[in-house]
Amino acid sequence: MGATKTDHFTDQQNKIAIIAKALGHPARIAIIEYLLKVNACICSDIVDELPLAQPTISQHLKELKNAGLIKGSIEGTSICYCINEETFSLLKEYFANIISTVANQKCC
Amino acid sequence: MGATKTDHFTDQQNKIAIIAKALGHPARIAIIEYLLKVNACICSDIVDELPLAQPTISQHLKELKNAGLIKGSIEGTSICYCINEETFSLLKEYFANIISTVANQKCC
DNA sequence: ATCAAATATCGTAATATTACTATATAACAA
DNA sequence: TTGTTATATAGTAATATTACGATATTTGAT
Repeated sequence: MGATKTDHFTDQQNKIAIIAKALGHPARIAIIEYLLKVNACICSDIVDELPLAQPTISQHLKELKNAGLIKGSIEGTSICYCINEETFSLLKEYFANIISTVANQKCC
Repeated sequence: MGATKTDHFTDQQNKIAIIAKALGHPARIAIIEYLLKVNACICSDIVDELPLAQPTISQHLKELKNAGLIKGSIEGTSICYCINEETFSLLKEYFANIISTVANQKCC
């Protein structure tokens, strides 16, 4: 075993899980926060910013991109990465929904 | 290699990553959604609800609890698990913040 | 054409996760 | 006590992730 049984869950559940998983690493959170900080969508001087090797950063960027959390567009030799607002909105909605549901519940 | 370099990131970054990671599995999303659905905080008839063995569910519950996403209190033979609103609020705030920051940015 | 800069990909070692079976523990009921 | 129910833990196989060095690839400059 060891493989996740994705086929037993709904598409929505898998989608949220994939996005959350992509955020489930401090380096990827740091990348997101860096992209936010530099306002303009600067590419990989992220390598200078984080204590990780270039191939590792590249791998993390790929996962963020696959999950739809960032977008990247070619800009000469470099690539301009930036936040994909849509996906973050989806997350915010999802959690807002959870909270408003919980608000009406009494438990433990 | 293989171990995450947590010590290079801020406490906040690690905390968000830990919470996100806990949500990064469809079974755990399904557990959260089930807890929301049953309103009252019913314990592990989750085992009947999901296509996973009891110890696997127990393991997933433990991770959700460690991340602070759910709370569990002993109720006789069983344990009453329920959503921990606080942590979800934290997430919602975090993403709301990201969105309002991105809203002012132009990129790619 | 040649070189440098920016990224991506390959291969791989170390470690973590997922899921299971078997077994333990804890609380209540008969 | 004995059994039953609910849950947790231990051990383990299969697989995934993380990180890196080495090596492509791609584009722009000289």
